[in-house]
Amino acid sequence: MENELVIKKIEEMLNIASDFTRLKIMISLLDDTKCTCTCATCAECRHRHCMIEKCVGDICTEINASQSLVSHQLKVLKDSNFVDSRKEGNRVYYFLKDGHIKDLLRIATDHVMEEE
Amino acid sequence: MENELVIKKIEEMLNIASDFTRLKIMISLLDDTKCTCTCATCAECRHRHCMIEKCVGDICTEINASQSLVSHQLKVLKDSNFVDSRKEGNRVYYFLKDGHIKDLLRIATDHVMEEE
DNA sequence: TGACTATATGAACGGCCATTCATATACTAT
DNA sequence: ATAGTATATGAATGGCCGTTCATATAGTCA
Repeated sequence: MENELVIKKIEEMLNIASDFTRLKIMISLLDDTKCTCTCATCAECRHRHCMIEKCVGDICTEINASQSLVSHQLKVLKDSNFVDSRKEGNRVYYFLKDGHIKDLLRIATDHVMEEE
Repeated sequence: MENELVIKKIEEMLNIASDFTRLKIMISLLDDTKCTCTCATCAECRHRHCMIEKCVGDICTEINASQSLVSHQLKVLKDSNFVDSRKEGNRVYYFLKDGHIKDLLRIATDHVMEEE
């Protein structure tokens, strides 16, 4: 990929990540519980077994935001491949889509914690 | 630190990072050359010996942006602790301030490269 | 079918901020 | 001192986007 294009894509990615509401949503979908299973499936699992899924309503409650706002931002996150969703009856369950987001959040957290 | 505050600070950090001009500046200050020295100083060095410093004019040329724009954005980056500077005569040399930015950029790059 | 719940979506508004232009400051050299 | 070079900064503006309000869609249950 060309250099400028890579930077452009990084910009887009970080733009999506750098919003208070979206951060709260993603962090609410983040499970820091470590998976200790050593089977091949777990090792390969794209979600690394640290994924949590939550329906829209629960996310609204947890981050204390309106249903409309959460739905809008979930769409943004989904369009940008940060999350994916699964439908079950009335409800739609969302979950983080890959490990990079977790790494990103971890590094960002390290950074802000380090400055006293 | 309280949870909401941490998220707020992550938001601020990512907001700074998620701009095309600022990304180009930071990446121009990034040196991927690995330091192979094993001395104690190198091991401890906050900059990890992968730091490059460049004066404002050179950054302008390299990223093809106006002096005013680069100066403005360098100030933003400095106020946010992403970079620091050193004065030498007429010139002011800027450099990345810590390793988290490099990690952040690396992860973001991995993420955008992976999607096809 | 109709009432209810869960989620999605379109339109509109307001605020933030990246960029530019003009100018100021600071240092160098003659 | 004066001219020239390097960098910083203030003001102004135009565009983007986060949020809200209103409403639509989709599924459940009786």
